Amino acid sequence: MKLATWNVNSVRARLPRVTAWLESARPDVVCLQETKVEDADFPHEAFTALGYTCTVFGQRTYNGVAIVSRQPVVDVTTGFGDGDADAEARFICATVAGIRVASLYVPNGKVVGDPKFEYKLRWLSRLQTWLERNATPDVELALCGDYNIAPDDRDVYDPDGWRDQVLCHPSERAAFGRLIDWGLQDVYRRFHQEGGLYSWWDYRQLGFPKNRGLRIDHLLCTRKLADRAQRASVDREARKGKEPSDHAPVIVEFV
DNA sequence: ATGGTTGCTTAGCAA
Repeated sequence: MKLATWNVNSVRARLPRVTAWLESARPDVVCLQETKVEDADFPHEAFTALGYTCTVFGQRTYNGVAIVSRQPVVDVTTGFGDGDADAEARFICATVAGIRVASLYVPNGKVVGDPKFEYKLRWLSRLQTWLERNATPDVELALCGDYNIAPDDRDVYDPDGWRDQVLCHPSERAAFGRLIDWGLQDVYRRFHQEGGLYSWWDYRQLGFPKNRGLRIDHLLCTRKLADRAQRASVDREARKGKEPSDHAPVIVEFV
């Protein structure tokens, strides 16, 4: 069971890259973020042609998440269902092969102190509440997505330059820590303790060639599921070449 | 040095 997460930065602009990657990597499930398309316009045909079905929660221009799967998907929910009037499409959850899988796109936050940063912290708090109300640590659950959080300094190419900045601020790292404390495991980190391993590189100033990146895309799994993990990787090849996303896929393989 | 790159939508925002 090969499970991946990938912020594609527009599924329509990235479609040739995404389909080529599905053909070469052949994951069972991929959680996509920043699809940037309304559900009615999602390019389902390109995926069905490869044997995948897409379960989508999108919106025009911004955000948008999807679960792309080779196996049937059931029990789909979108948003947190917490009564908040939030209209941003950032969370979808479904069951695939007996595993509860979520694709999530945490707000970027823009800059510490900005209202968007407060929204990010609120959103993370709502995610925590969703988790406490809708799951227990003894089920097989994977929260996959672009967290827009580098959990610690090993996940940052220039920790001092990023100190207390958005994506690295102690308040968002604490929110990430609460997910871990609840009973989720950062499975990629379990397999790779060293620094310098990233999932996102800025398009600007040769970020990727210089490996000036951050590890902000994560698959957080309950212990019961994490115990089945065999390996984890970042597919840096998908960040190379013509018109890439600024993120690379992160992959975990389970028995 | 307050830049730089990309996508969506078409000049400005978000990342």
